[in-house]
This record gives sequence, C-alpha cells and structure tokens, in this order.
Amino acid sequence: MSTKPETAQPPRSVSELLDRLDHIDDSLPKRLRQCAVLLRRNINLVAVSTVAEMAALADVAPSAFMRFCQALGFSGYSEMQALFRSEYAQSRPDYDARLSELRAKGAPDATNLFADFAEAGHKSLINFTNSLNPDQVEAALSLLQNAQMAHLFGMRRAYSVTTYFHYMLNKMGVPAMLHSGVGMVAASASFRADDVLFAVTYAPFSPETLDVVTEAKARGTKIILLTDSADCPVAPEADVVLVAREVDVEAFRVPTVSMTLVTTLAVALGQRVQKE
Amino acid sequence: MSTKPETAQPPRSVSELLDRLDHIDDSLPKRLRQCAVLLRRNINLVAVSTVAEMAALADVAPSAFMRFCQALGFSGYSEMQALFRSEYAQSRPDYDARLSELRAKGAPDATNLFADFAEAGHKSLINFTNSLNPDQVEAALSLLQNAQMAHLFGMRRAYSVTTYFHYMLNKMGVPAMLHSGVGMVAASASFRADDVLFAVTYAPFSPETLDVVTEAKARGTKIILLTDSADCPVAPEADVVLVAREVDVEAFRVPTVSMTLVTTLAVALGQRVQKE
DNA sequence: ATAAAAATGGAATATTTATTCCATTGAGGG
DNA sequence: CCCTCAATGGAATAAATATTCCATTTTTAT
Repeated sequence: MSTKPETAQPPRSVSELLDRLDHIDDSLPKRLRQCAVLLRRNINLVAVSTVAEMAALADVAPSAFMRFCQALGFSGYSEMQALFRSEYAQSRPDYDARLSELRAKGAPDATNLFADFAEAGHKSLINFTNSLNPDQVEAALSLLQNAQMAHLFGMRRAYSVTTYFHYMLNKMGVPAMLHSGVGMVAASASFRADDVLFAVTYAPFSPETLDVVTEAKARGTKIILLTDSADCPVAPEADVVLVAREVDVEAFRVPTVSMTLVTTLAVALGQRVQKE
Repeated sequence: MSTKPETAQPPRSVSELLDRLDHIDDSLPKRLRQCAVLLRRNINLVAVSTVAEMAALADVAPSAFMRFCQALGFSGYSEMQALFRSEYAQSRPDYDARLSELRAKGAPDATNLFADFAEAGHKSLINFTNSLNPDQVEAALSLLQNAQMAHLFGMRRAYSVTTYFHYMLNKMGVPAMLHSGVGMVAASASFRADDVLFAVTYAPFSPETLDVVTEAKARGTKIILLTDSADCPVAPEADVVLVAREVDVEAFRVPTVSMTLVTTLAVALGQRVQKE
C-alpha cells in the first residue's frame, strides 16, 4: 500500500510460490531470472542452504538473490527459507525416525528388510520420475487407445505386471487380453495388424517374450515394450519402449515402478475413452 | 590424542552416526541421553533446525546439546548439521524440482497422473513403515516356514500380488501353490492341517476369497490374511492379519505396499530356509 | 546521443546462531 | 557427612549469515 508492492503477501506454501514464479517470470530482469531458473531446478536446496550458496549457484551476487526473494513477496531470504523448512519438516514427520528405529539393532531381520525394500521403492520412483519422458508415455497411450485389442504378455516376474494391467484395463473398459504363455504356444495367432502388443520383460529376458515380440512385428502388430534396460534385444522392434529401472536389495526387486506406470496408463486410457 | 577423545573421528554418514549412538547410549548422563532420544525420534529435523530449537525439543539447555554433539565425535552442532544437510541434498537430488516441473501446466495429463501415483506410493510406503508391527511379520514368517505347503489365493487386484509372491517363493525354493480361483472350485480340497493359506483380499472383499478362508479354517489350515482394512469379515478367522493400506489417487490404487511386503516375506523366508 | 531509470555487485552493518566459559548444582565415594 | 568430580544452565563471546546501502554500470526512452 506504500511503495511498490509487486506482490503484497508472501506465498504461504511452496506450490503457491511456484505459481507466483510462473506469473512474474517474464517481467524479471536478467539476474533475477537466473535466480528463478535456479530455484525451479533446485527447490530442494533452499531448506538447507544459505543465501550466499544459492546466489553462487545462480551465479549472482547475494544481494541480487535477496531482491529476488523480495520480488516474490517475501521480506527476505529467511522468510522464504522458513517456508521450505516447515514444509520439509512436515513432509517426513516421523518416517526417518521410524526407519532409524527399525534399523536399530534389536529389530528383526525381516523388518529391516522391509525398510530396505521400502527405501528401494522410494528411490526407484524418484529415479523414474526424474527420467520420465512424457512423449513416450503419450505415444504408448495413443497406440493403446487406437488399437482394436491390447495383448498383454509377460513371463515370470513380468507376469504380475501384466496381470495387474489386465485387471485395470478391464475395470476401465478397455479391451485387453492377457496371455499367460503357459500352454499357449499360439498366443501370437490372435495378433492382428490393428492390435497392439504390450510386452513386459526384464533382464535376463525370457525367450518366450522375445519370440512373441518378433512374431508380432512380422504380423504388423504395434508393439509397446516395458523393460528395465534399453539393451533389451527386441527394443529396436518396438514402436515405444518404456524403461522402468527398479533399485534392488541384495539382488531382489519389487516391480514398484512398473506397477505404478501400468496403473497410470490404464487410468489415463480410461479417462480418454470416457471422453469420446 | 590430547584430552578425552570419546570418539576421535566424526561419523561420516547418518547411519554411522546412529550406530555410534547405539554404542554410547548407555554411558550417557541424563541430559545427554535426552538429546539422544530426541535425535533418534527426529533425525529429520536436524537439517533444518538450530541448536536452540533442538535443545528446546529435548528440553535441555543449548550448551547441553552442544556437548552431546561433541560426545558423538563432532566438533559442534554445525558439523553434525552439515552431515544431515549434505545427505538431504543428495537424497532428493532433483526430485522435487522434477515434480514441480511435471505438475506445471503444460505437462500432459498422463504425466501428471504418474506424478500423483508416485506420490501416493511414497506416502503408502511411509505410512506402512510407520505402523509396521514386527511381531506380526515374524508370526507370518514362522507360519510360512513351518508349513508343508503355502497356498496362495487372491482374486481381482489381489491376484497380481499372489502371482508375484508365487514367483518369489519359487525362486527362493519355498514350496508354494498358486490358486487362480478360475475353474478351481475345489481349491480348498488340497488344504491340509499342516499347510498355510496366504489369502489376499481388499475391500470390497471378494466372496470367493472369504469362502476359501472359511473352508481353510474348517480344515485346520493356518491362515495369513493380507488385506487393506482390519474390518475384513474373515479377519477373526486368521492366525495373522497383515494390513496394507494404499493411498489412492481418484479412487485408484497401486498395490505398492502389498508387493513390497510380499517380496520381503519371500526373501526373508529364503534366507531362513537356507540357514537350516 | 543523452538523460533518466533500472539493475547490479560489493562492502558495511545488523541479526541471528553457534560456541565457550564459568559459577552453581547434584551425585558418588570414603 | 564431607569432599571430589561430573554435570548442568545461563550468560558472554565468537562466528556465520542475512540484509541494507550506495557507488557504478547497464538499459531504455527520447
């Protein structure tokens, strides 16, 4: 109400802050924009860094970063940092504590093991989120949506994933067929050119799945491949390759990312089918 | 090498710190033990709090907390905090940033959806870890270990879970039988008194699974029930009930916790079987 | 091309926060 | 019961950090 209240009230949450960032982004002078870019890319650092450190990362003088905070509506860096710190403290209320308690000597092996697998799950989800390519997901969705029928194929550990995908697709009203591979040598007999094959296989890749992909290719069926490594021998045959790498614990894995991805695909498809 | 080097070198990681905490815990004077307890329960706060705040939480003078840090081998609070800050900065390298980027307007729906499911997965794992009861897991393990045969039963969404459990148990060399429920009205015919039934069912509970549990009970077969609510009608019949609640997104769920739990059980069993 | 306005970086200052010191209290041993 | 030594809390000091100020540079408008 006095000088130049770019934005009168400070943001009350990190997401509110990011919104505000979107709005003023263009009207910002050079140095302050550098700060904005850095902040977007490193919001996680604010809670544990000093202005000087943030400024250095943004390649900007501390005073510039200071002005940036004020342009955002804060009284200064401290006020902004307080926001991040409180959100951080709330977001993991007692999880870390619980983990440390579990890992303390005295906790049974299995409990420790669960803690390890849970941690691996977190990391897997984080890694995948970081490397997620929206275009590929879109491509997979459009193949699935345009197909007459989705054939799901996966052996061994991959079978659970196709099983869940099948359940979800059914639920969403999307035509899908689950191939179990057992006693179904002729699975590929039903593949048609206007179908899509959703094949899941992890290293070491099961020969059955590789064969099915090859067969599908020959029949002109579109192919989506869900695997854990871009080195999968049939990757070149696929129209879309989705790579879901799971962090392991003593060489064992939970298909957390695959399950999450497959669920996402099914729900997204369901939404699109309904809109038609 | 001079005065009283309780512990010469400072811990180099948070887990190393916790180890050290275990060792010196007993020999600590009253106030310092308060600090130790508080630290165990709130390790997540160190990165974003001042000594004064930590001391207040521990109900201790700042100088006492200071001495506590030194007893742990640090030169002071700052050095200890630096450890937590660097681990924090590394653990979520750019995940928050990525999430905010994904959720920004402009990202495709499916990508946003994945971010939501990933977030739900994190929360589910955290919740379960927080409420995990080691005794129940131990009880389940001992039933599985002593059984002649483990019968796995689950319909619909639960089927993927039993499917994966079956795969893992096979891999670990534990005798297990997967019942699909389809065309197997007589599943329970094979239940024996020295077997165990591992039944999985989520609300709304499928009648087939409830029947199978009832039948198993009648035959004297031990029962482990994995479900998402303690209200499951057959919970009273079960010898062990494992409750895995999944956080949902628009009423849809990924069975992240169930898959993780089942994997844990299988691996833990495998380790025990090998040791025999 | 020039003046006015905005932006910038560095240095000075204020504030917060960590750390040390010491007088007082409390516990354990003879 | 007294002496000794460890432990404690509060106050004093030191260090780190945020914040402001201002001289200088850069941009913009005319």
